[in-house]
Amino acid sequence: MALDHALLVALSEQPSSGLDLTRRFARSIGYFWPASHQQIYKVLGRMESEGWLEVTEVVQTGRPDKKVYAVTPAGADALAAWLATPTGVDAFRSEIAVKLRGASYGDRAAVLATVRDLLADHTLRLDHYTALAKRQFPDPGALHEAGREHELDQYLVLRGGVRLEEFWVGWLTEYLEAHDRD
Amino acid sequence: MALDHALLVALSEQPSSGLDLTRRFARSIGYFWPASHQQIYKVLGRMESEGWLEVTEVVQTGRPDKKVYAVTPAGADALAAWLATPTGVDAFRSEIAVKLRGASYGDRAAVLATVRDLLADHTLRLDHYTALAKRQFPDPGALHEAGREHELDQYLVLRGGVRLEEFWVGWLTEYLEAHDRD
DNA sequence: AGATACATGTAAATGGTTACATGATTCC
DNA sequence: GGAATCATGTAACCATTTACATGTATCT
Repeated sequence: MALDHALLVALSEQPSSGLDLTRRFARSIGYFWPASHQQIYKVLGRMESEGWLEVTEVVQTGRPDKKVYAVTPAGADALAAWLATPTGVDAFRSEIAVKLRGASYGDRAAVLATVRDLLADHTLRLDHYTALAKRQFPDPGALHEAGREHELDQYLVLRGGVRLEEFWVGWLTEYLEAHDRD
Repeated sequence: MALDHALLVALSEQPSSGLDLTRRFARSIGYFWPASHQQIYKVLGRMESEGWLEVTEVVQTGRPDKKVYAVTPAGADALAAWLATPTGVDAFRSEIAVKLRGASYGDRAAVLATVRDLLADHTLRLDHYTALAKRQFPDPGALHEAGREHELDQYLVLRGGVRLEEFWVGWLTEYLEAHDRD
């Protein structure tokens, strides 16, 4: 897949310009598929030339004009086809895991300091996502009503974000407790 | 970083040929930094020409000869320098997360089937890593003795693997329960 | 005039995946 | 002779990162 289908999902929710998309993406799907604006513009261009997107030049007053991208029927077909193909287990690449494993071959205090910083980061993120979930979805049980499937999906992906941060906070805490005891 | 430093950690533990390394890596550090044999051979060649590794041709009887790679002092320095540099939060890329978020734009039943397959996979992995931890580290408390830091690190990274699989099993289960109720 | 936000890109380099390739040796 | 395991790669492609580039409009 790569970025293409992630952008199709975002643009299916809401047609956008490159910059709008970059921003919205960073706060939603981009949490599970990070992308820079450079990369997003490139993929938008490619998808347009493939006929998956159509562009509308929007003239603005008080700011530069922009191009708004929307998913075409061909783009919707491509997205649906991709959603129907099975996916294997996601690869997971973690630089800090390699450092934890290799700490004996360098300055352990430096690795511990990095872990402390990361734990602070992830704790902040966890708080942030927990608050966001409570604000955006105060009554998750109600999302099971007919017609609210897409909201339910958004909620469940946010739950994944919360769970992922819980994983990090839990693991890094366990690491620090084990090593600070020495 | 990339693969380079992950291989330096693995070769610091034990000098190896490309094939040995590929296999050992897949069952340890490669869990947090996957790599194919093609990629590993390429990086080994690069690191050798940079002076981070030295090669010994080992003549074998009954099987083809092999090249055994070991970390040089320059390689050890490079590893130590990398361990001392701070690392930001690891990027996380998940194809299934994008599919969960986009399920409304395709065949939801197909996405649910994929999730069920993944849940089975991750459940197996969780069992596997839990059993491995129990077998390799029957008494984790004893790893706090002096001189066992590297074993403690290995244990704690394995704990990360267990926790990551728990994350997946927990999240995918929550997803299925939320959607199967409909 | 300078800082900031909006808006869209290009180019080069790095890293990783996929497909293909080759040869030795052992076991059946 | 054919399959399996050991052993080491090359080449082409694709995706991502990093550095650089340009111009508009608003606000102070």
